[in-house]
Amino acid sequence: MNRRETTKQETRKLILNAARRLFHTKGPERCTMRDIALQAGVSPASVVVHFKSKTALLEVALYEDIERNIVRAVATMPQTAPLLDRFMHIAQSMYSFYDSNRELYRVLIRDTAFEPKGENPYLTRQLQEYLRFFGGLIEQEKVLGTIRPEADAQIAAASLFSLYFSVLMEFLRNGNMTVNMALEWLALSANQHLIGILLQGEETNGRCA
Amino acid sequence: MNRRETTKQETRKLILNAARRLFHTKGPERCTMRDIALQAGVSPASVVVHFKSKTALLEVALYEDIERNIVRAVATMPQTAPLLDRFMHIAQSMYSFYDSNRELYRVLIRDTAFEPKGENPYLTRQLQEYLRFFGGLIEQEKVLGTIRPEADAQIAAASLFSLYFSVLMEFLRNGNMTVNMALEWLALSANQHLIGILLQGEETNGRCA
DNA sequence: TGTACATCAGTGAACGCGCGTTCACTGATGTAC
DNA sequence: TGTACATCAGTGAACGCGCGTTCACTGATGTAC
Repeated sequence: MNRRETTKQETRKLILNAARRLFHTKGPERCTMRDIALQAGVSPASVVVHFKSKTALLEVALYEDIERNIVRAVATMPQTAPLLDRFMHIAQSMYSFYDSNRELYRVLIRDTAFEPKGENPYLTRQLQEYLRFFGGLIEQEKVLGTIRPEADAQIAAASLFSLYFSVLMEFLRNGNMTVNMALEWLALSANQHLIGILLQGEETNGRCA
Repeated sequence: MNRRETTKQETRKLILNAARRLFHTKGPERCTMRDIALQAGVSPASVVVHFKSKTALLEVALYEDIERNIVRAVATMPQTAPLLDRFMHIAQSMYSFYDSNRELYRVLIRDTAFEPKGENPYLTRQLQEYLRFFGGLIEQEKVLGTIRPEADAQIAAASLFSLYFSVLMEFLRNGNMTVNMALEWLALSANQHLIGILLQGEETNGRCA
């Protein structure tokens, strides 16, 4: 690593720290790229050199915090509890985390969730890794004999994440919804996902148009 | 209805038609409020009088098309087919519809899905009505004996919609994904949702943190 | 080792664009008497 | 029925703001010889 390269990284850090501070305090919609440059003690043009857009900066500035929280949630997860409890433990941790600044994370997710894949490499990769991890947990449950062996673990992981994400969307756009309300709703749908809704013994021909 | 009131509605229609045309041809990000005003033969200020923001205009301009497609999908739904087939029939219709202009609907959904509830009254109401309708279908299936009577139909409807919506998100942000790929994925997760993933006979205690 | 040149991160100012907002105004329509 | 006034949809122009982009420039750092 060059001297040139190290100073470049230092500038980047300065910008990221200033951005994190301002995003958290003023909110991402009420602070400008110029505010961040000023706060970082750097030229506005320099911010653009490092991050091609405000959204890109937002993603990079926040994804590490999210990552930290995921790691913590996974670390404190009850190892022997049923799958649903472990799933809900992580959901509880994440919802509480987002609850600390709902407006901020609402904007982050809105601005990243619908962009073409290449636009949010950090969050995209983070999600993929988490889905793989959670799929692994489900595979383990097959070995333990609590999950049907024919079930597709990756599909199941993605489905449970879909339920988690839908509730999160509702949570972020509805200020009256508390963390506990979100968790209750999620628990109901996740539980029903695990046990299914078809009457037992019913034939399931997966045919469709 | 006054003469004054009727002319007001005419102006509104002029704006909406111009907006629909431009949104579809140029895309919502490449046409301005002034473009729309010009196309409608109306003053730019007048557009703002009728619609408080570009997003609000986008919502009103497009929701009727969506509504029309939902109605058509429901009308052509095979009445006697299994629940999953009927669900997939509607999904197929909607995905194909969105496929006709992915970029346009990606922007519409991005800009509405994460706004506070009051900001998109039309789409919010549309979704609620559809969820109620689909919940009703599931209730019917209980009567027919294909769905467990203890299952919660509203939760099930919301869950299936979550799966549908997640795949739609992926579909809209990933240009390489075809309608059929989206449908295959959805069929797998929806089917698994119906039958559940727990090993039969497994106790399901819904406890969670 | 020294010199001469190339590279490139960062600068500060300026510009164009789109959106939302404001403003004083017009003129047709509605209403009170 | 007529007159005098009030209401209000629509106008056109202007403004402020934030973002992204461009530009010529500086000066420290790296590199070729």
